Amino acid sequence: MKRQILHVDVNNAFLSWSALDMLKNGSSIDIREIPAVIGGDETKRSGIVLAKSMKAKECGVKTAETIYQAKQKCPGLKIFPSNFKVYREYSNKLYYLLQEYTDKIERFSIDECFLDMSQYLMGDTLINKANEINKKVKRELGFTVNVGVAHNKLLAKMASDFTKPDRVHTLFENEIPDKMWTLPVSELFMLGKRTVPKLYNMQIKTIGDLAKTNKKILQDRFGKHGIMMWEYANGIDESEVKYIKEKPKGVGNSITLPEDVTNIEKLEEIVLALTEQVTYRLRKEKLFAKVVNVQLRNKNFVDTSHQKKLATATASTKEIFNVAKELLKQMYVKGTPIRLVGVRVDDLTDKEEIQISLFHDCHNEKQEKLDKTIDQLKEKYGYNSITRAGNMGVENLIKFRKDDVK
DNA sequence: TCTGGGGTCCTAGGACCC
DNA sequence: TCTGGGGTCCTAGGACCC
Repeated sequence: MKRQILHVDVNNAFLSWSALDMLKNGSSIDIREIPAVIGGDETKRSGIVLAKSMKAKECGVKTAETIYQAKQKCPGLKIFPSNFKVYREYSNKLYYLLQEYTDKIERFSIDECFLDMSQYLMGDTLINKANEINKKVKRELGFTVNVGVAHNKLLAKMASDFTKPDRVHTLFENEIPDKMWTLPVSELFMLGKRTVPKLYNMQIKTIGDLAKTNKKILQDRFGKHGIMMWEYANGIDESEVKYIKEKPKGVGNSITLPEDVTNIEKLEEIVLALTEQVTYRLRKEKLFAKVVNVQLRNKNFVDTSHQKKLATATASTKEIFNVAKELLKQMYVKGTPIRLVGVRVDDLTDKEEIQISLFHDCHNEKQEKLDKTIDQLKEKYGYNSITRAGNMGVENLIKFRKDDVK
């Protein structure tokens, strides 16, 4: 029995959603109609393009390139900041609308969903449903989506990526040679900038070339990834629509600093502020972590990371910070200018494992109470209402995502 | 004033055990 | 006295996604 899968992809999501928000707040211009991008702040060294309008795209502006490059290509380009609180609201609106069609929805990202329509078609064709969704979203929510129609997730996703915006595309098995094999191999999902040049060297230039390459050769060269790319190129994907929300496997926060830092005390303060964010999120999800990881990026964009596995899972700010501080000390080469600092925790569990110790003291309990009190204050008065001593000033560096707080 | 921030999964090497 | 081999755990780094 063939599955009936749709992939819904919001066109220029961040830009469209910011446009709607601005219009709602009385703006006289629709930034979808002018050369515009949603991007970071160059003065904070986070100046990259997150989303672009069609007019900006016509100038050759690309997602993820620098604002500087975008401006060069497109003089007069308008730049607007991102607003994830707004994006989450629109993402939820889309999700609720889609729930009228099926409860088997996987939120693949903030602006993409997979729908498994297999049980709900009742004589209606999948294409009709796709068109209906496309029109209903535009009519009721005011932004456009592409909808990909296929019998598995990979093909539905490839289909929604064809021509944009506001389109419905099919990619059934018999359409693969015409619609997919003709595309450059770089267009295939999961083939990025590292793999594509290697394939080019092997004279594999289109998805069709890849599909016809011997699977064993790809396996020998790329391992599991090789098998996967061969299967994808041939339209093979048995993965399910994961409509049940999974707990996160890791939680992390990182920040690009407005200027390079070479002072370890300063780095420690930043690690503390990041640890507070991470553990706050951890406790909110009622999770405990067993692995602590610290990442540094130097001014030449070289990343290093160190991690440590703990004997017992914890969500305590103090415990995780102590480990993070040690990791930082281990890995930081004195004098290296640091551009980015990150703290993340992995190996998450639902339950706190109780450490069996003869010397189990009231230390942990005390610490837990403190964390809880701080969390409650943050819930009530906002994330920045309370900070640890020694953390003042650094807080202002860190871009807190308020939408995660409330 | 060129290069974000949040994730997931995989690989390879070393330690350690039997 | 020339060095097995399989298994697991841990760590660092890389690749990819949006």
